[in-house]
Order: sequence, then C-alpha cells, then structure tokens
Amino acid sequence: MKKSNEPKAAVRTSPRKQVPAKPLTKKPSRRKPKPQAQRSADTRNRLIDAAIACLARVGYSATTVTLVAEEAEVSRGAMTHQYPAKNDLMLAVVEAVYERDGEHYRRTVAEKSPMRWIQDLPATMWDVISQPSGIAVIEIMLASRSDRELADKLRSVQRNIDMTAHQWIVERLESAGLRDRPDGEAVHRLFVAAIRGLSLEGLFRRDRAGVEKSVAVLSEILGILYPATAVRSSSQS
Amino acid sequence: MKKSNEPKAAVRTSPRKQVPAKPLTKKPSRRKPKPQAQRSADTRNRLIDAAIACLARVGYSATTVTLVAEEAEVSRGAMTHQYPAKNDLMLAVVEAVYERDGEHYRRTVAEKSPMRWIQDLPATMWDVISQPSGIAVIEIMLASRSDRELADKLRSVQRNIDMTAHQWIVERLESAGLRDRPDGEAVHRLFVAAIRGLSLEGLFRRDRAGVEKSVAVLSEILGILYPATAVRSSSQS
DNA sequence: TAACAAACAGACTGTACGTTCTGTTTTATT
DNA sequence: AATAAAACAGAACGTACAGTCTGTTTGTTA
Repeated sequence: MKKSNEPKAAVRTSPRKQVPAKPLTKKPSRRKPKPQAQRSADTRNRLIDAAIACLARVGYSATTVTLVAEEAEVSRGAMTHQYPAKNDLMLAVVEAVYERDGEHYRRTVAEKSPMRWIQDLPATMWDVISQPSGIAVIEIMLASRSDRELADKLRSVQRNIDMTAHQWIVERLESAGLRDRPDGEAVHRLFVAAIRGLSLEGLFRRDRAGVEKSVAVLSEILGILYPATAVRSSSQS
Repeated sequence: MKKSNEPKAAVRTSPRKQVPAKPLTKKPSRRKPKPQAQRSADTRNRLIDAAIACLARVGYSATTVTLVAEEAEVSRGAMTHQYPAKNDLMLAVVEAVYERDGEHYRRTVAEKSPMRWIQDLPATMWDVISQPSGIAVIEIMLASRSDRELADKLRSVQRNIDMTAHQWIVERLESAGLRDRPDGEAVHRLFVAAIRGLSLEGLFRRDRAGVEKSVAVLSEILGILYPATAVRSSSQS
C-alpha cells in the first residue's frame, strides 16, 4: 500500500533535486522529452482508472478526490489541472467507459460469426457490465440524481448507446437471417437490466457461481425467445 | 452561561423563566397526553419515511441527516435522540423496508390463488421493488461497501430474505401442483435482478411505459419457464 | 537561447457534514 | 404534589471535503 503518513510541517529538508544527471527510477538511460499531450493523456488515464477502481470498491460517496489522487499516484495539483471539479472527472469516466465498452462490443462482433455472437450475447454483456467500469457507471448514474449537469450529460450519452446498441443487435439478427421480435427493444432493455442487477448483487455477495448460473439461464431464455439462435436447432415442426 | 448568542432572537423576544399560565404555543385545544412510546414510534416512522424519500430522490451521498430531519419535520435533537448516528437510521430503514415488503408479499399471497399469484409474481415484484423503499435499499446496499457494520447487517438481513422468499415460491408452486426447476434459485435471482435493474433505469428515464413492457416480457418468460402457469389463452387471436 | 505556456506540486480555505453538548418541555412514577 | 426520566430543541464543535491559490518544473515556441 501507500503511506500518506507525512507530517504537515515543512519536510522540505533540501529538496532541490532537479535536472538529475541520471534518470534514476524512470525510464533508464533514455532521455525522454515527453510531449505534453502524452503527459496529459497519461495522467488523465491514470485518474480515470483510479476513479473507476474507487467507485467500484467503495462507492460514490466514499470516492473523494483525495482518494482518487492517491490511487492514481497523481498529485492533487495535477488532478485539478486536468479536472478542475470532481464532476469533470466523473463525466470523463462515463465517456471513457462507454468508449471502451463500445470497443469491446465491436471486437466481439468482429471476431465471431453473427449466430455465434448472438448466442454469446448475455455472456458478453456480463463480461462488460460486471467489470469495475460497469459498476462505476451505475454509481455515477445513481449519484447524478443530485446533480443536474451530470444527469443531463449521462442521459445523452445513454440515449446514444441505447439506440446504437439495439441497432447493432437488429443488424446482427438480420445477418443471421432472423428478424427481431416486435418487442425487441423491451427484451433488450430487460437483458441489460438483468445483467446490471446481477452485477449489483455480485458486489457484496461472494457467490460468483450462483450469479453465473443466472447468466446461463439468461442465455437459455435468449435461445427460447429467438429460437433459431438456440445452440441446436435445424429442423422442427 | 451559554446565552451569549441571541443575534436573531425574533422568536424569543424576552426572557425565559415564564411558566405561562396560558399555553400560548400549545396545540389548539384538546391535547391528550400522548404516551412516549407512541411519540417515539411516531418520530421514528417519520424519520424512516423521510430517509426513504431522500434516498430515492437524491441518492445516498446527498442524503444528509439535516435533509432527512427537515423532510421529516423533526428537530435535529429529536433525531439524534432516536438515532444517535446516521448509520443507526440507515439500519432502521433497511429493517423497516424488509418488514414492510414482507408484509406486502404476504398479503398478495393471502388474497390470490396460488396459480394466479405465480402468474402475477413479476408484476408484484415490480410493485415492491420499484417503490422508493426499494431504491432506498439499493442505495444503502451500495453505500454499505464503505461501512463494514452496515454491510454485515445488510448481508444477514438479505440472507434471511432470500431463503424465505425462495422457500415461499417453491411452496406456492407445489400448491399449484407444479415442481420447481432444478435451477429454480438461479431463475429467482435472475428475476429479482432484472426487476432491480429495471427500477434503476426507471430512476432517470421517464419512460415508464417502456419499463412496463419489459416487465411484461418478464411475465411471458415466466410463463415459458413454468409452462403450466402461463395465462390460458383459450380463444385469442 | 529566452520567454511563454502547460503540467505539476502541495499548502490553504470556506463550508457542510456528522456528532456532541447543554438546556427545555413533556410524560411517567412515587 | 415532587422527582425522575424520556423526548425534544438547537447551538457548538471538530473534521474532512472540494475548490482555490501560490509557486515550481517541464515542454514548446519565438
């Protein structure tokens, strides 16, 4: 862990150590005129990752800016430079997570056949949503009720996601020679909700096996609602 | 001695020490001596209701003790007398909610035939879980990750609920001449999770109709998983 | 190179929060 | 009645938080 056990007095014994002739602990022997764009992006990513970790571990109300800064091993100053207010960081988290999740989905689309992909959808959703980043988004969603700015932003992002996500699924279904149910959107929403609920429950219950069983049930249900996607079915009356 | 601050004493115009022969600020007329057990229970209930309302409306981190006291129209002093710490109140909320919810379920069991009850289960679950009290419990669940005492208490209560709840369902199924599926527990958990997820989503999306559609899908799924419970559609189409 | 701007570091501050404390009113007990 | 205890009221307190500020280092540009 990390010690934050420093006396508040000026411990500035003689800290004038700049321009080290030798880079000590950093990249060895390689001079690095790191562009500031890179530096910015680095600390931003560190902060976002740390925020996600904290949100998933201790929840929103216990995720203080100081805690995030420590987790990210970033100074308070650097943090406020990149994200002046806590909200700015939370907003960045939401955007980053949705970006990454979209990438994740896109990858699974690319590497699987349409039929296969649909079959695996519940498991894929579970992979994405039950991760810390998924929990973090839930936390921010809930906390956004006391913050209009955050709520508005979240809503717009969410709307985008929902539309494109269901659009994808419809396309995939058609690629597999299927058509969506008339209540396809409700089904989709139900599945997302179920996965969310399960990941919530997994938060403070160690029963991972039980939760995965429920995901399996969800897969089975998918197979029933969209019969042709079931694992074994080529002929039937 | 501590009378140093009366900067804005508009109410307390002059001295104290009066034993007014006429009760001026007293409640209108008939003031029967309320037993203190009743008084205690009243303010406790007011506080619990207010806490539920606040949790559901603004979330845990924005639910301050002051806000709850105002919502309950109870003085800070009375509040701390009943619940010395914030945690005490949160614990009380959890217990009260589970008590009330159990009562709700029991009532629906009593007034419906077994078959009917099973059919309506998703809707009943939605009724219970999507209420403010259901949201409040979710909020406390999430916040409990940064508070061991709360987490432990919650876990034990939850464990009780889960066992008795599934037990009930199995009994109901048998009353209807059905047997549970081997993965019945996973199904049950999945349904609870789905309802929770849906109610979460309903929090910051006004689309109540859409959510109810998803609940309907859930009912349909229940009918498929437990065929005999499906609504008999003798002559429809 | 110099001058500037961006990135960083960390102390400082106002405030809002949960808790504690002192004092008052209401009910119970004798 | 007197006395004690419970319920209530609200000020006072310490603290931890988010936001701000001043100063330093590092990269960019003229």
